[in-house]
Amino acid sequence: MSHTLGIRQAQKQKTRQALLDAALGLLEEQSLSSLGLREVTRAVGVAPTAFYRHFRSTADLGVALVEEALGSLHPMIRTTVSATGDHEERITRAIELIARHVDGYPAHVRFIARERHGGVQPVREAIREQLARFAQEVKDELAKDPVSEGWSEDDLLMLAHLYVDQMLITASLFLEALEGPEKERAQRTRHVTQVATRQMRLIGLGRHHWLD
Amino acid sequence: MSHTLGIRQAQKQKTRQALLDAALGLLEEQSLSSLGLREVTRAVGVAPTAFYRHFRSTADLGVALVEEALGSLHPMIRTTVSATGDHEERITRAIELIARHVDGYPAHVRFIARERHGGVQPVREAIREQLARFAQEVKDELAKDPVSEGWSEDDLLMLAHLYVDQMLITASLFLEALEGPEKERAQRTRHVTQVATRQMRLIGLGRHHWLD
DNA sequence: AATTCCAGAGAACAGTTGTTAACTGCATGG
DNA sequence: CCATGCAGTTAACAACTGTTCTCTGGAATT
Repeated sequence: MSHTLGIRQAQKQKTRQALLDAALGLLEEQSLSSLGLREVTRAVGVAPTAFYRHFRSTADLGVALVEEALGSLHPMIRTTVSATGDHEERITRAIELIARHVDGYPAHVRFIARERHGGVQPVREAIREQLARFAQEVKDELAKDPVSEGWSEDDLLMLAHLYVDQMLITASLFLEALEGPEKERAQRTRHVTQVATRQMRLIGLGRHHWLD
Repeated sequence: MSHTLGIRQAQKQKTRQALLDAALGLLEEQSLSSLGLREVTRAVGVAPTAFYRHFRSTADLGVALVEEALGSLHPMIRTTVSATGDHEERITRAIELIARHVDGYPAHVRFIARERHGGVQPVREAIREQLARFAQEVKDELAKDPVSEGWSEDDLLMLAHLYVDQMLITASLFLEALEGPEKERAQRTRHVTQVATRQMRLIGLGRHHWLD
């Protein structure tokens, strides 16, 4: 499928990735709408004009970052939500997955949380689309569960959205714990895990009694 | 309590409010971290240096905006969550309140949603504090409900946070409906109302079966 | 081997930014 | 009534921004 691309293309991809990485780093302390193109190129060590070879604008770069942050997450979501094991186990597994992801890609998580309602319309739109895809996929997995028998499509989707939003909130709380002083980190992480678990448990309860 | 303040102080408050209003307007299309002080003063029609008479920086102004947007909301929250009437009624009432508030103060709602995870630390902190107060207040009201008998303090607070986050999500969805093309507005608003109602209903179900 | 292509460099542009200093005029308090 | 205080003005600063045009060196194509 993928043929080795020439030296030329390879180098281009490398600079492009360097721009994305530098931008992601700079975005830890500001929003995309205040990110300057010169700022990014300076951090990479290339001329400002080189930016245009890869992106039309910083908004365009932001859209690419959305793809990088969320694009590869779909299979992970599917397998996690897919019904294997006890109910309680599934909740534990999902929350641990979130914690692990935040730990591994904190800058990506922050970027999504920040720009979901941020000041750059195309980026908001890109995030909205990805999250809608997530919700659709969660819905598909929920539908396979015997518990969902008798549920309308609409109700499955509303539950899926509830789950997706809950995941994002939890991720953002883990991030806050991660960024706080190291002394409190372990305790705060444990606290977030505990609260999120119980919230999921409560939603699960509501789910089981939905058709009463 | 409040004595009429002199012409001097009155005029100062007036420009201060003008700065806040102008900033809120400008923040509809960008994030606080990219808001320039000159931009704000220009919009008001006052010299850039006048800004310093009121705020140390735009971040400082942001904190003031948080107070303006959320400070006066506490009594409203309390009376809405307070247990009067049927369960279903309460949900309808709460969601209608949110819809009405978004309709009346869209810019404030957008500002909070945007800056909650935005790029300006003091503002994030200010929002976090206000939302924690909301959660505490919701918890206090929940505790009064007979349904909460036998609940631990921790569980009440985790449910309160779930409600608060849910309110914010719903508010932000109403806002999106409001900003979309006018043709779809009514339908999207109805759809948001319906989904949010059912999500609240599901959470309420989980709440009732929590102690099983 | 000769030619084309193109990622990145370099220089220059008009316009913007936050912050400083010294000022002016008017409401205020003695 | 006169002296003080202070909200807002004016002017100037160095630093920064996005965008344009021109150029260069080496990979890609023929």
